[in-house]
Amino acid sequence: MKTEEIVKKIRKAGGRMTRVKLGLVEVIRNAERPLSVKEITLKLGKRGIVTSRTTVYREVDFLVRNGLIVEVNLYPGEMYYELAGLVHHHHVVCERCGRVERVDECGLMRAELELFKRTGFKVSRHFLGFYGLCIKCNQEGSLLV
Amino acid sequence: MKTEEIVKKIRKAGGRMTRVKLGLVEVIRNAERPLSVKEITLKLGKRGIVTSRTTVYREVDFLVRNGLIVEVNLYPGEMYYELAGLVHHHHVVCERCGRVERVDECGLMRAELELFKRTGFKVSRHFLGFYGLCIKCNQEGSLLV
DNA sequence: CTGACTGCAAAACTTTTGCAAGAAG
DNA sequence: CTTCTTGCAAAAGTTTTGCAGTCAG
Repeated sequence: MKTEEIVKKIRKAGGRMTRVKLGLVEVIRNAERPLSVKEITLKLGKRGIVTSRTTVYREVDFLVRNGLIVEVNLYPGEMYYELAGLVHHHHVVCERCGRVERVDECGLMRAELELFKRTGFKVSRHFLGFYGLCIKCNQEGSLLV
Repeated sequence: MKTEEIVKKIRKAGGRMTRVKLGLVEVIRNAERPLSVKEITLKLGKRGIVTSRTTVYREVDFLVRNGLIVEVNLYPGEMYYELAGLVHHHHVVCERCGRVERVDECGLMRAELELFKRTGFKVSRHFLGFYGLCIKCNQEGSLLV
C-alpha cells in the first residue's frame, strides 16, 4: 500500500493528517514484525514524534477500524499490529529468544471451504502462530539453561 | 484423562488436594469450550466452591505448569484454559454471537515438518483459530444490524 | 469555526505479588 | 510441624475514558 493510498483512505474516513497518524503508518510499514503499542510509541519517539500512549491507542484504533493495519494476537498480555494488505502469512515465535518471523504461504483456504460446507461457519479471518525454538536457540539449548 | 490420573499428577508435582484444585479440573473438564479465569471462578461458585480470583490464578498456573490444562490464546484481553491431552483440535469463534466451537483434525503437522526442514525452527505447539460468522449469525446478518 | 486530535489524570481490567492466617499431609 | 494454600490488599501492566486545550481543514 502506497502512502498516497493511505492518505486517501484516512481522508475518506474523516481523519486528519497528523504527524502521529503518518508516523505510525511509517513505523508499522518499516517494521519487520508486528509491533505493540509500547513499541510503536518508542519508535515514534526515535523519529522525533513524541506523543502519549493514549494517542497511539486512539490512532491504532482508528487505523484498525479503517482497514489500514490489522491486529495480531501474537502473544498474551498485549496486542500487536502490522500493516494490512500484506501477502497472506503467519508467524513463527521463538519462545526462548522471542524472535518473531513471518511464514509466507498458507494452505488453510481449503480447510476453510470445507468447514463452511460442513458447518456453515463463514470464516472471515484466521490466526495461526507457530511457537517453539528457532534454530539458534535450539542449538544453544543443550549448552545453556 | 481420568480423575485418578489427575490426582496422581498433582501429588507428583508436590501439590495438595484442595477443593479449588479438584473443582477447577472438574469445571474445565465439563466445559465445552475454553474458559477464562473469571468464568472459572463463577462456575466454581455455582458448585459451592467460593474462592478468590487470586487463588484461581495461582491454581491455574500450577495446573498449566504441570501439564494438566493448557492456555488458549483465543481472544485478546484475557487468557483461556482447557483440559490438556484432548484430541488435537482448534477453535472456531463467531465474532457476532461469541460462540466458540471445536474443529477436530488439523493438517499442520506436515507444514511444521517442512518449516523445520527449511528454517530449522522446531515447533512445539501452534495456535490456530478461525474467526467469522456462525451459520445462525450469517443468516440473521441480512435482517439485523 | 467546527470537529478531529492531544495529553494528562483517572478509571477499568486482567494478572501478579506480599503477607499473615489457615489447612493438608 | 512443615510447607502448601488461601484471600485480602496492593501493585503492576495494558487499555479505555473524561475533559480541557489545541490544531487541521
